[in-house]
Amino acid sequence: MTASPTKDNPAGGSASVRTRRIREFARDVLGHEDFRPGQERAMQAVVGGRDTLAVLPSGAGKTAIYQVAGQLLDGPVIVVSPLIALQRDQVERLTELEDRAGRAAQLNSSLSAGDQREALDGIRDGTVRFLFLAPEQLTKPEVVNTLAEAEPALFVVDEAHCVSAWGHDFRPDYLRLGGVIEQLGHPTVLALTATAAPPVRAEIVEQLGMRKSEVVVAGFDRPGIRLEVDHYADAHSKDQGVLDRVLAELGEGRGPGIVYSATRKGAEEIAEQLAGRGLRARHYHAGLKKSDREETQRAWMEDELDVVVATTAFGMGIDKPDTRFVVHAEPADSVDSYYQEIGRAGRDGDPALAVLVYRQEDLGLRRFFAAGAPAEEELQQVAGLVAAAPAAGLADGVDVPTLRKETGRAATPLARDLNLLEQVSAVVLDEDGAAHPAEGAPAPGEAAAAARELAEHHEKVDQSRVEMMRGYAETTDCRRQFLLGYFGEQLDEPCGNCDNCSAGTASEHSDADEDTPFPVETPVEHREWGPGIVMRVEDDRITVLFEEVGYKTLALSAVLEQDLLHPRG
DNA sequence: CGTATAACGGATACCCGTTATACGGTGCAGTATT
Repeated sequence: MTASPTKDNPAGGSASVRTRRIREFARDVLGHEDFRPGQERAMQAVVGGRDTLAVLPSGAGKTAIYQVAGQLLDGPVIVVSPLIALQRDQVERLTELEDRAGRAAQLNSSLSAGDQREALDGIRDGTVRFLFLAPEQLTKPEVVNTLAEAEPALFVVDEAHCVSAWGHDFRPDYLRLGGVIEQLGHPTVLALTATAAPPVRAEIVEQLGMRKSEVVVAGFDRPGIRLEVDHYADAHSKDQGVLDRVLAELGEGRGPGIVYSATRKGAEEIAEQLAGRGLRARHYHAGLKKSDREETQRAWMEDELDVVVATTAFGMGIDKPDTRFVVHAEPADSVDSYYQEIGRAGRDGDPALAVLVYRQEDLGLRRFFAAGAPAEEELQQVAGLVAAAPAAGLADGVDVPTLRKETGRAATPLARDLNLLEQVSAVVLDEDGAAHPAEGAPAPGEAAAAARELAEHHEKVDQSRVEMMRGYAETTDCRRQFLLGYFGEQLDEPCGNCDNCSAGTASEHSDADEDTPFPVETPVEHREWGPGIVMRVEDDRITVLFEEVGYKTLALSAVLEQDLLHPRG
């Protein structure tokens, strides 16, 4: 590196020098002749020292963005990745390029203590250029301190939608990454994901504490995937419908494919039925032994299966470009998840099919999972126990096992309660997961009310995401226009490659766009629901994404007659 | 929220309808046990 790096211009040199060096490096080292859409822009932003959120499809070379940055920036690159299997894959890929890109290491519980120490030593002495770890590793002071001393140049959050999808209850350490980034002296942040609607993007930026962030969105449309929804009224005929769909596709020689089921039991039953009809079918979910999961994955990748029937456990990190269809036996919990799941089909660019086999009642399970804001009394009890801990002589704070004894509740809800109380600054969690009263903590009653309000907000937004999934299933308009609109991208003409386009119900909406008082992307204000953004306009209704309550679809007539919405800003 | 199974209970003739209850998804890490 020639020009002297500075904080605002870490790689040194002007933007045009940067452009030249990025291109040279990408061509000479990575063998890239052309950039994928958005890729170079994201590289530019990152190498220029800007916090960047890149929403780019799988296979668009997200890895290359931080490889280039790792070469042109001064300091190690930390990559937070949700699955150990993904970390391992990435390390293997980078190791093939080691001489040119620098050494890569992983840090997680699958390694021996000695190997873990070696990875940290590599960071200390500067020989490890890329370190891959799960967010849970960053709760250990030793790890954070070592990284801080090494002054990382770049902090990458891969599969960044996990921040929003898993952070709130499942893997709360995702919510603590923002604090970790500060402890590391706020290196440049790069958040990467293939699928994130506007509210998910906003949450990623906020939770990670990204500053003046650059958001790069590209390549959302997947015109090669045909979109269909089959409607059923009763459970039995729906089950039959799933089987028929899969049998028809494979009967026509279009395979292999994935069937998604909402439950483990469903996945097992469908797989059994398909196997009974002579197909090479296996089920996959998180309740299976690790060795069975690995074996099914291997068989899938090596073309030994016609179909895998799975829960959402099957997907991340599994890249089989010639997947020809994805059939859903139940709707996903959000359009975000649905788009991610069907996006696993047709990555080779050949035609593929996404079918949602839909029954309204099946949304019930998704609503159930989206519910579950804890009662205020429960939160108050937990807050009270934590607040009383110092006086009760519990200098080490209150941990979940203690709370289980005191309250008789299960571990998972208690962990969720503590996370909520932490977010409203009532408790502080130490590295052992024990809770202490925060400095200047509100009284338990106040803390519980604030935590309850926060949980209700999440619940409303999650429920509204389920409603949008229903909207997709039940729309008679072009499904691709619906999907892309949901992600804030407009498709001007109906796609011609979905069931509604084929049936002729997807009419042209050229007038709607011009006549509506609230065009797409208009910032609006609702008397009750506060500020929002218009996401979608149809002939007789509009869908608005509200900051507080999530997605709402309003009848245009009611909006106009009752004067419900006003432009804002 | 919806479904599957168990338990119940009343009236009847060996069973049928109602009500109660349990369950449902994703992975890290660290500890105990072979």
